[in-house]
Amino acid sequence: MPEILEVETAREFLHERVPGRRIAAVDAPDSWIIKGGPAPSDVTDVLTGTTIGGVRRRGKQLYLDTDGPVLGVHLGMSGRVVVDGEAAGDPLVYGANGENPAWLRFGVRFDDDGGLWLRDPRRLGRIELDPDEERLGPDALALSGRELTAALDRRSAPLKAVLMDQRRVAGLGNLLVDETLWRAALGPGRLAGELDADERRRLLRSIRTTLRVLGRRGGSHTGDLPREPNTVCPRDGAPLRRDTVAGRTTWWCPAHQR
DNA sequence: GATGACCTGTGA
DNA sequence: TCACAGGTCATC
Repeated sequence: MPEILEVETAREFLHERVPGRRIAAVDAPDSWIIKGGPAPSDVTDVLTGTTIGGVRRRGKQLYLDTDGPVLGVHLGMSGRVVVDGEAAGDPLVYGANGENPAWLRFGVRFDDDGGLWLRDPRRLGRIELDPDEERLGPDALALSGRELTAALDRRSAPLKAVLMDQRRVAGLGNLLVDETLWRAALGPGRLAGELDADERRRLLRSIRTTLRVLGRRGGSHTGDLPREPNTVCPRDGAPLRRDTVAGRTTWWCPAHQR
């Protein structure tokens, strides 16, 4: 369920705790979570004995550099990282936050007796070795106007679909896109390629503001746009709409989002 | 592109 | 019991 803000929190959390630590053992009780081919025993073989270097992030994807392969960690819908028994960030608003040991899908134990785990009740997260880093577009937290224009250019898809497409812009998910479009006063169904220069500027400013403000507040769920039935737009009091756009539940205000 | 599928937990 | 959930993927 994490979007870019939660994943960045996880990156900072890991950055403070894991670089320089040596992997003494790997626990991969759930082979489902390991994507891209390797069996748990392969992952164990190549990671054991390596030392963690930097912790990077692009969009919602985490990369842990080692002196062996890059360890890719994706939190999916319900994943959190746990280091030495402590979970990163605040509890997920809709997610399960319990301690069921079966939810620890993958872990590495350090030779100092600590460890790093992916805790993922819904099993939609993923562990990968040497993930393809080119499959993601520019990171939303560092998005330039030129990059946004390129992402939107000549796309006939709904604006929301393009912003959710991780190959075009990496990091924005359902909640952040709704909040961003609401703040930018742009309708989610607008065709991406038809935005004029002024609208693109508004969108870029809104992406930056939304990420900054919600980041400061504590996450993707702290937006001002309500996501429940029978609510009105906080900006103009008009009834909000709930539609499906790009396959996802979409809340928006038809009165001011055009 | 939209759609359904993946998997499981939560709350109505 | 059912609808729904902040992500991604294969398939039409």
